Amino acid sequence: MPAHRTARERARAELTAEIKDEARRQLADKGANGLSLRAVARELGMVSSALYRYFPSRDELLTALIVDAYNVLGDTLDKASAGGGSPAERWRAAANALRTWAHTHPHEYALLYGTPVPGYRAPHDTIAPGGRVPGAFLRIAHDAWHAGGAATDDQLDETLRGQARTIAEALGLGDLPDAVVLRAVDAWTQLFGTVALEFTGQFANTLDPADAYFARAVELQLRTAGLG
Amino acid sequence: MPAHRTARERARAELTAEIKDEARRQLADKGANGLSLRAVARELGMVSSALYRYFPSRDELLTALIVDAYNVLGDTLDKASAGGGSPAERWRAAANALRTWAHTHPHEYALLYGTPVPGYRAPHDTIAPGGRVPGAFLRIAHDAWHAGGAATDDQLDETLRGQARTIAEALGLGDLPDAVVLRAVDAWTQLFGTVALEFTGQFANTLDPADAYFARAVELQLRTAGLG
DNA sequence: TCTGAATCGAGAGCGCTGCTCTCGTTTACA
DNA sequence: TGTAAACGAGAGCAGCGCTCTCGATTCAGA
Repeated sequence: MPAHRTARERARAELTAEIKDEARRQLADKGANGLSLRAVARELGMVSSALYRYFPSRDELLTALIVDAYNVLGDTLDKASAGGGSPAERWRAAANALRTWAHTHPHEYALLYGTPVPGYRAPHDTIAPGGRVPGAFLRIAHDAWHAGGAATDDQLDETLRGQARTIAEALGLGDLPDAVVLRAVDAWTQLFGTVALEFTGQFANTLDPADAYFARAVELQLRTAGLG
Repeated sequence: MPAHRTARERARAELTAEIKDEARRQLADKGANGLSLRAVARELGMVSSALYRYFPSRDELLTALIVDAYNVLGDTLDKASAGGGSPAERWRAAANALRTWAHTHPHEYALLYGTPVPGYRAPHDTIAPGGRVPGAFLRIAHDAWHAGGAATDDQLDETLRGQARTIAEALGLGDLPDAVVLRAVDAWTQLFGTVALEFTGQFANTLDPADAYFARAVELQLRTAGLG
């Protein structure tokens, strides 16, 4: 945050932050569907139309919240996986952190990974911060490969190779072999699937509570990613 | 559908179906968020309050649509996996059918597997039809085990064993060993994770288009489920 | 230091929503 | 045939996102 030249700029930055804070509070409380611009304005003691000086629409406010949430989740995973230990330990820690975050921030999680409403979501601003989440896991795989570099010789289609390169380079892990990237992605999809299924209630009456199954799933991810 | 005794009952059943049809049309068009009771009523040439004689609330209408969508998807998967061929071939067919359905029915898919809004979703009526989807895949694993019964001796926690039993029995596959059930569930979570990530746009700029990666993921599922 | 332009908050208003309540009519059943 | 239940129409309530206008404040250049 740079120092703001004029009082007006400072006030604007502060109010923008306050709006987001209040919106985040209501999001956590009522969910994205229950987030109302008028209610936010009311709580801040202003009139609803004034809010449009700061966010041009409800969707733009939500997009800002999405970006923030991705970053908070990204920080959480970075911190969880930064602790020492083997790559396997770090993956376990990050995976559990993801699941815990989803449980403690259900509405935020739903905002990030729930109803996509094709066409709406994925304004460009969200793609980069959204990539931090799988990125945290790929980075663990990267460190593991650097340390113990197991040889891999998967047969890979050209399309996949190219996509693996794109992923690795976007994360600054350009030296990671395609096969290792893809195996880590495989493990990430497993992790995501487990969390998403539990979270959307698909485990109700069967795998619920899912602690035991989640632990099992994480071990499978480790084998998939070659961290076992 | 039993024959209806009175004209009123017949009319009620017909109108209920017409409401659901129109609602389904709007859902497919505008998404769950854009589904409006008033618009449905308008399209049907009735006044909005009359609609409440048939569905007590918007959520109840959505729940009815959810149940229907689960059943349609369940039928689709059953049909896809009913074709002959090896278990592996059937799993591939069903997995592709799931992905295709998600692409051709994005709003329905989002309704089933998108934002859960903790507390709202999972009214009891949706649990059973929702189970048909993983059920279709577990059934393939069941048939494969019956045919070629590979021995499995995974070490399993008591909780997991119990949950595996619950799952198997709910699907009428009580003879399936716990380890086989859980491996099939593992594969299902992988499949679900892949579809969900692609669908929520998390593959944007990386694995998009995801056809090649999806094919790879399905092969991994086969190995996980022991159908390889 | 003064002035024109940009920025701001307040307020009224539009069209939409889910939902409730009342009222006159139609249908079903005893 | 009469009573009760079921029904559709209509008015209305409170809320929503968003737009537009208007007077006040603040900023920047002459």
